[in-house]
Amino acid sequence: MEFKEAKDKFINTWGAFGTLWGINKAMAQIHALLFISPDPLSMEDIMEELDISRGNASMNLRALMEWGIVYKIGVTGERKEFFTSEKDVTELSRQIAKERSRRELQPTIRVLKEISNITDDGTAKTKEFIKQTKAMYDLADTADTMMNRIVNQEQNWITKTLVKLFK
Amino acid sequence: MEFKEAKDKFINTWGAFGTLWGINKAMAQIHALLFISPDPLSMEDIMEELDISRGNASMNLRALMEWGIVYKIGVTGERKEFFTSEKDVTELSRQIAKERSRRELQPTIRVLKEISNITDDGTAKTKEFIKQTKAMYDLADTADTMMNRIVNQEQNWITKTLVKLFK
DNA sequence: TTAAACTTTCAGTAATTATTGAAAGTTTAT
DNA sequence: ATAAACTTTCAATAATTACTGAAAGTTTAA
Repeated sequence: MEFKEAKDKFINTWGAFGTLWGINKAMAQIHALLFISPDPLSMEDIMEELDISRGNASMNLRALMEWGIVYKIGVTGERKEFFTSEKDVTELSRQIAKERSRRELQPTIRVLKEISNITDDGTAKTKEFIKQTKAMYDLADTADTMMNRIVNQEQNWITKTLVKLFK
Repeated sequence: MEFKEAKDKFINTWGAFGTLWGINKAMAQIHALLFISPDPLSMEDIMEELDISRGNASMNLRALMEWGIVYKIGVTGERKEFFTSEKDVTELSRQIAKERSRRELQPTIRVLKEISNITDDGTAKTKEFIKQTKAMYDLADTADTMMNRIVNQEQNWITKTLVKLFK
C-alpha cells in the first residue's frame, strides 16, 4: 500500500469511527487530516483535500477548536490562518474524555441523581425505579470519576502500575 | 417530583444520552423502559408506553437482544412474548463494552495496524503518517485491552483495589 | 388443516442531521 | 477611507437515518 491509499483509508476509517460515536464525518475527517499532516493546513487546503465546502470547513474547524483538539495558528507573512491538531494522543484522549464528561455524562448524572430521589410510595414500580436509577447513577458516577482521574491528571503511580499490569 | 414525571424524565434523558453516543432514540428508550420495569413487558406494552409503531418496536428489540442486554421470555399461559432487560448495571456495562469493542474498536484497530505499516519512503509526510498512525494504534489497542479486561472478567483484586482508591 | 394471535420484514415516508454557497462580516494593507 | 483577502453565518437543500404500517411470515390451539 502506498501513501495516498493509506492516507485516504485513514481519513475514511476515522470518519466512519467518529460517526459511530456521535461525531460527524467531516469533523472527524478534518481531524484525521490535520493529525497526520506534518505542517499546518489552511482552510483552502482542507476544503480541497476533503472536497468539502468553505462553510462546512469553517464550522467544523470551530467545533474542533471548541473541543480543544485543533488549534488556529498564524503564519508570518501569510494573510490566511492555518490549523494544526493536537499531535499527542495522550493529550488528545485526555481532552476528548474531559469534554464528553462535561457535556454529556455530567448532565445525565445530574438528572439520574434528581430522579432517583422521588419519594418512595411503597409500590413495586416506585421501588424498582428508585433501585435501578440509583444503580445507574452509581455506575455513571463511578465511570465519570475514573475516566476523569485516569485521563485528566498526569499518570500517577497507581495508573502506571495498572498500565504495567494490564499490558 | 412524582413517579410518572420521573419515569418520563428517565426515558427521555436516556434516549438523549444514547443519541449522543450513536444509539438511536427508540432503542435507548426501550432499554430505559425495561430497565425500570419490575415486570417483563409485551411488545404491545412498549409500543403504547413509548408511542412507537410495531415495526419500530420489533426492530429495536431485536437490536437490543443482539447487544445482549434485553431478553425475550415466555410467560406461561400467555401467547405473546415478553421482554425484560439486564438489570445488573455491571453486567450491562460489561456487555456494552464488549460489543462496542468487537463491532467498532477492533475493526478500526485492524485498519490502523495495516496502514501504519506502509513502507517509509523517507519523506516528511510519510514519516509523520507512520508516527501518528502508530501512536493512534497504540492508544486504541491499549484502550481496548484495558476496557476488555476491566469490564470483561470478574473484578479481581487489582480492580477492586483501584476502585477503592478512586472512590 | 385452519385460523387466530402474534411477530417480522421492508418499501415508502418522515424526521433529523449535515452540507452548501453566497451574502454579510472582519481584518489588513495601503 | 477603500478594497482586497479572507472568515463566518445561515437559509436552503441534500444526505442520512429512523419510523411507520401493512403484507408476509410464524406459531399455537383446537
